[in-house]
Amino acid sequence: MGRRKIEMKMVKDNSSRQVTFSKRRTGLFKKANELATLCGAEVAIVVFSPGGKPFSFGHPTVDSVSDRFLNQDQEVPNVKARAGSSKNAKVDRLNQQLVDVMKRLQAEKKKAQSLDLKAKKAKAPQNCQTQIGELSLHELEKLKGSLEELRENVKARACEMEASFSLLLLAQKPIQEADMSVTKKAN
Amino acid sequence: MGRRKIEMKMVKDNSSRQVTFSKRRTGLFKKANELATLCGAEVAIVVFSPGGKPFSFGHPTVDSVSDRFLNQDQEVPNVKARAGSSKNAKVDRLNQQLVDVMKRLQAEKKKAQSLDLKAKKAKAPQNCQTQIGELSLHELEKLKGSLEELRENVKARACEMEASFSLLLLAQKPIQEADMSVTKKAN
DNA sequence: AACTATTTATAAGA
DNA sequence: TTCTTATAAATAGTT
Repeated sequence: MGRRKIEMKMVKDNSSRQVTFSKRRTGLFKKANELATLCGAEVAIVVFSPGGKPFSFGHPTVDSVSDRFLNQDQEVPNVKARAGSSKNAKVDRLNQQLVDVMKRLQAEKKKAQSLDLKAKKAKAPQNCQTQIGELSLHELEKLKGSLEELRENVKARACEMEASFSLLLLAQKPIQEADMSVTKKAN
Repeated sequence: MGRRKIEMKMVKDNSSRQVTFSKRRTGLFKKANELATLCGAEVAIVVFSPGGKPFSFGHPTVDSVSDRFLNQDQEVPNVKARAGSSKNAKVDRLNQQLVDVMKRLQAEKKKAQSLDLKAKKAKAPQNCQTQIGELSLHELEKLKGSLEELRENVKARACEMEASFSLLLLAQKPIQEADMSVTKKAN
């Protein structure tokens, strides 16, 4: 679209390929923004340049859109488990598995929380005598940041999974309802 | 772009908003495809229409691109832990936490595996009473499928997290090396 | 779904 | 990289 029509093949010259990428990435993101604005649509784009650098566009946010996308097939399965005191072994088994996993997830969540507490209390471990003297303060800070990020990640995923399972359990209310104090979340 | 210039505001009329969405989504995906083809870039797009329906474009695949994107900030933190013999309490603490979480994740993984085993062993075909609790066979299959999907999801996420932690531990080899038989994975 | 008058995007060049 | 400009492409309004 310009001075000449170009073939839809990989641009050979490395330099002009980079130029083309920049221009077209800008154009793509602009179009995406217009689509979101005009239509009230949610849009997420992730692009890696030929050089491997990541670029992204999101409306409202890459994360929110991709979460919505990733979770869509985990949404309530349209299985209507009617009441009745059926003794279906299969269902019982499946249901028991669900409850088990649910409990494990909740336990996982609590552990994550207590990890946080421990960190704040600054309890010193005894067993591993590390040999790291040469870490600069700056490097330490970075390491700490990484750990915290990872810990948050674990917690966040536990939450996500918990939400999914909550929905699933909800869909089967008649089968299992007791003894799980699960806080329902808006999706 | 067309008969008239339009304001960059949400299109009010519901019907024409849907039309605009369709046209522009097509255009956006075409542009994305051209970007990928011309520049050898990786592109992933997810869009939700105003009506909430999901559409996606990916080159090579939405999943591959989003995985690459999501994992990028979990890559090896550039902390070079050099040998030394100081006892740094902070590092000890952080390191211990890492080991703890690592162990928990491995335990989680084993549990997931044993869950799988149980499921396979438990294929006991009890008398298939056609009206078991009013759940149709079809509905049962769906429920089973959902459960398996969710279980896979849990395992996959455990794997992901484990990989991240492996990398982090690797980056700190001098800190901790003993007693964790962690299989390294290609990323 | 097709048609076009226009507006936009952009390839090439500076 | 940023700008300019000739031309290709996308698309708003229409049928």
